[in-house]
Amino acid sequence: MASLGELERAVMDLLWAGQEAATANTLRDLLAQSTRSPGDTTGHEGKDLAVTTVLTVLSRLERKGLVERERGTRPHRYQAVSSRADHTAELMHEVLGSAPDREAVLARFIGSVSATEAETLRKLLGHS
Amino acid sequence: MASLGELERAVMDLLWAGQEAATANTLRDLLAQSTRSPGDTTGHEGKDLAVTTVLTVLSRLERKGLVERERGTRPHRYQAVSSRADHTAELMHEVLGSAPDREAVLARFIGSVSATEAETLRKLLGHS
DNA sequence: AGAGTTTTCTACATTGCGTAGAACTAACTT
DNA sequence: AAGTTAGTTCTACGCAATGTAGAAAACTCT
Repeated sequence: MASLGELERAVMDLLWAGQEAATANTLRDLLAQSTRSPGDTTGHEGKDLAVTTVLTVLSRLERKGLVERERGTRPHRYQAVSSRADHTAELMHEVLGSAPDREAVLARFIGSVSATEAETLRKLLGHS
Repeated sequence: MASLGELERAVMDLLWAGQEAATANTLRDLLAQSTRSPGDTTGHEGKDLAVTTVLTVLSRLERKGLVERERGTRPHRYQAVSSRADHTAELMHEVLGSAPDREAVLARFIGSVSATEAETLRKLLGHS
């Protein structure tokens, strides 16, 4: 269970970007902006979604376990359950685990990693 | 563009497992077996799919670029375009690339890798 | 040409996602 | 406390992907 739709993804990106828990309305506004070109006074081009739409998406994300909400406060506040890095790493593990020959997969994976990333990995793994 | 359905996945697994290019009928039979419990003479439980179903799935996989077919021979023969390891590694890269903070992702990823795998990775990366 | 085999076309059900109105609920005002 | 307002849940629709397969077309063999 992994893939996100376009809008779901956009919402998660916002939640991951801001550290504070956000309300549906805030997110709705941010979504409107993020799609609008910089200096676009003309009006739209920015996805002006209905708040209910954002709420629906948030509910689905909650069901998927990606988002958590504070039900106490009235405008519920939503936040990502785990950081984007954590979530992405988890996904990578999921993908890796989907193959029986993990070693082979890792070999290919490393094979096509950039030099910079290889360096990062070496550091992370510590000296051999 | 990545995710596969359950059946699509099952077919790919078969293609990846066998090195020979297979025909739709062969795959149909293999699919029937793979779902049947070992020693199940009772009859079904094994997905007895219509060949057309398998063909449809194969076409879709071909459209997705995962499968290649020899059109020359009459029962067309199908095979995976790339090995499972290659494909999986590619997917991992795709996932990794979906985040702006790749370094951070790699850090988390490495953090939750098994000792054995860490060792494999060190070897693959060579000494620093 | 006819029969059998294989492939393509067409189609339908189900599910996930984008999208939002309608209805319900909690909060704010006076 | 009743009315108004803001926020949340329900219900629903359209579209695309997927599982599934019959009908029709194309190919092969004799």
